[in-house]
Amino acid sequence: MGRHSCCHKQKLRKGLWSPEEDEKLARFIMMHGHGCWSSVPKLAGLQRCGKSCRLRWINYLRPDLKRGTFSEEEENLIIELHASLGNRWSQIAAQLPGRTDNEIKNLWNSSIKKKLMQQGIDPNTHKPLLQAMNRDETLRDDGQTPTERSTFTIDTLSLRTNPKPDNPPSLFSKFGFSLDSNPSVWFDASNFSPPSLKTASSSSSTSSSSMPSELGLNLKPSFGISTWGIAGDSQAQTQPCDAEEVKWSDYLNLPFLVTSTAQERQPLGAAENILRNVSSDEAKSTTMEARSDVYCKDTVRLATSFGKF
DNA sequence: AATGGAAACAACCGCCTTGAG
DNA sequence: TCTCAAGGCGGTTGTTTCCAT
Repeated sequence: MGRHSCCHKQKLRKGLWSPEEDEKLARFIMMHGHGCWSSVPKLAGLQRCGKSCRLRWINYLRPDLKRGTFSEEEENLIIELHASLGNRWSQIAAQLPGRTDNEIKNLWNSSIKKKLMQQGIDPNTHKPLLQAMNRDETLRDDGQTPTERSTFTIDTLSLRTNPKPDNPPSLFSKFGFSLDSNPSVWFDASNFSPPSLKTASSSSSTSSSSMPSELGLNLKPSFGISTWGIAGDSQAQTQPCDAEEVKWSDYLNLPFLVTSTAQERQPLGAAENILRNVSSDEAKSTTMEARSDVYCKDTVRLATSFGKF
């Protein structure tokens, strides 16, 4: 396919996104949802291809992104999931609310991989390097998939020696919003409690799925940015937002938390549980369907909700 | 203060899958 | 059944930031 068809038609911008472009895209999706991505740039007034817009939204602008450094629990979960799933980053990301496949992939390639190597563990097979090398010799042509590879458990891993509770403010707030309702749910990685794992580090942690069943997510537009006015709704935008605390869950029916609620339905006591689901085509498609559906519905709901501010 | 390498992050490329016509 | 557009994903590259010297 090469370059996307939409990119052939006209000169389109490439490279880093400017704040103005971010604002245009975020505003458009908040108001209208993305619908057909290929039509988004045109409707939003962007000189980008739809695919680029999609990526920018998913990896950077989406309001449910956690951002900030990964916790030790998250890293260990990634390692365990990678042992089961291989480089299926999207499936791994599905188990880490607020994290994107790109983010996880980058973390893996830039950090975790090296840490594992330093500990003498082959990042591909999750086995001790020597053993993995020998195994490579014997299994070179056996066609095993990553999911078939490893039963190695990372009992002794504790990769992060000094995790920094470093969670920068969301891009969402960058454009005049602050999501200050329940930070433990929304953005505060320090309160993120991934499912319990069979790892040394997590065995002592109080890991439980801490996602509350009710999420009082308040979206407060601070509107320092006047350009957020659209569709002649500037009056609504300038309304003081403290007067009425808006609960996202009321508007959105727990929109961004499908991943987390799915997690609750399917407690991740062990990565095998995930693998069991993922290995089933039916469950796989269900997961994917749910995920894609989430974002689509979420943006539509956000758009709907946005008018209330 | 300058600089070079490493690490982290953002975005693009190209392939695959899917669904509509 | 075939074709094509669009979405999704993983690999890779380019850019920026950090840090040691």
